[in-house]
Amino acid sequence: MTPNTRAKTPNSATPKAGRPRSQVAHGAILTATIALIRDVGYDAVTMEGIAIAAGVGKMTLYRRWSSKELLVAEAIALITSAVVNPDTGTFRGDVMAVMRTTTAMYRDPATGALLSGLVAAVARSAPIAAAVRGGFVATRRESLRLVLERWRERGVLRSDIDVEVLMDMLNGPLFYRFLLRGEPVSEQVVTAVLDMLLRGITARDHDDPSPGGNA
Amino acid sequence: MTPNTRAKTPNSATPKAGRPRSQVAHGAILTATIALIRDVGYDAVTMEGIAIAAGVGKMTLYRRWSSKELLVAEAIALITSAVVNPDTGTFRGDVMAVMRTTTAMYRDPATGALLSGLVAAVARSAPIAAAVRGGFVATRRESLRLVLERWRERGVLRSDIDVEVLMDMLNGPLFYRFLLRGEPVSEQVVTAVLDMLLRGITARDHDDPSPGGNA
DNA sequence: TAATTACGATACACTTGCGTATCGTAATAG
DNA sequence: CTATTACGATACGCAAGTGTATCGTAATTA
Repeated sequence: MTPNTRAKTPNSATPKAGRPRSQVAHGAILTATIALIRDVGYDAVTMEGIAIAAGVGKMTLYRRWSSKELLVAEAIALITSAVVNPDTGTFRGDVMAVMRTTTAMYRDPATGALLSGLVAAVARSAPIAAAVRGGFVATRRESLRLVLERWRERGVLRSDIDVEVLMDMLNGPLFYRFLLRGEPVSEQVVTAVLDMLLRGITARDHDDPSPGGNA
Repeated sequence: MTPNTRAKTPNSATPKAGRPRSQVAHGAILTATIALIRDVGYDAVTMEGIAIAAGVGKMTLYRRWSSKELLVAEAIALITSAVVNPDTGTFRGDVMAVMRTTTAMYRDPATGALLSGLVAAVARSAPIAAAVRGGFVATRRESLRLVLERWRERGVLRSDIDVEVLMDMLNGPLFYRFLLRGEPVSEQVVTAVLDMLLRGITARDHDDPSPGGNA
């Protein structure tokens, strides 16, 4: 039960006197923090709860992180998803494959609740905002970027498209739908989103309505 | 200072005995609640703060709303924007006109902070979620819907387009950009979003990459 | 072995804010 | 005028939760 405490490299940087800090405890704390955010929801996570779940004293938390905010931020930064790089043979297929990993998150009640809590935290804490953006937002975008750049090089995606904005156009509607509208993010919606981007929304005979930018 | 208390219609529905509830106080409370959400931020709004700002006793609040959640929800439901119906002569112009009223909100620091707080609350309170969705989200969408339906009837917007999803595609990327990515919502971004929808993102010679739905 | 530092556990000070209770007073109905 | 209800004000009970203090113990260096 008690985590094995001898973990530090003996001849590390500074061989100070006294009992070394347990790296096992360090990992257990971060793991417990992530698990609690998922299980009980972001708002219900407390320092005492983390300590108990990690099998650790509360003081051990404060010895390493000066505040709950910083501990949670570090834990959140570890929540990343693997970068995928699907190759189905079609632009549509590749993009859909990446989008599916994102929409799965919206559909899973546990992960959806997690996301809601995180977004709330993002709006209130700079360290947490940085952790969320640099963490799983960044890794998810990376997957999408790989696919988009590849199909741009293949000449399917127009070369003048701003990939950053295009990623916002793929992710944003689903995020908005889930969080602000409370509507389901079904497969059909994803398909509709992609269709509009691929085909455009105008009728054939109205393909170019003042392209410059009529105020 | 003391709000004039005699305001109730004399021969109202039920002419009960005793001093009637002040409708002036009712309005002052809701107004103060909205003002506080804007000024000090959603999280910092307290029942005591509302009472003081409205020049009212705290008990007067609880006599009308059984909890803070319900009071705030009712106040938020009153935050609506006027439905606009621009007619610039072009599809692009009309849509841009509506979008500008939304992006102005993201660019104003005060309103932006207000929105962040509300989204956080939406994720945690069903009554507040209902108020936000039925309130200013709905009114903003109404403006967009008017424009989109009109240009659909004029044959510019393709008739098979799902207007609800299209509205998500116009609003979502900006919302996502503002809230989750923390990136500015500039005029260029809005233009880029609209351009992609109008022209599509594919190169001319790749206009129809497996339109049915490959995998 | 002695000094030092971390450990888990637990008690506690402190803050915050919701919701209740209770003043004496004001407005309304009969 | 009397009963009744709302009023503004204020004190208070209560629950949460952060961060600190302190305990005896464990691990490590010299």
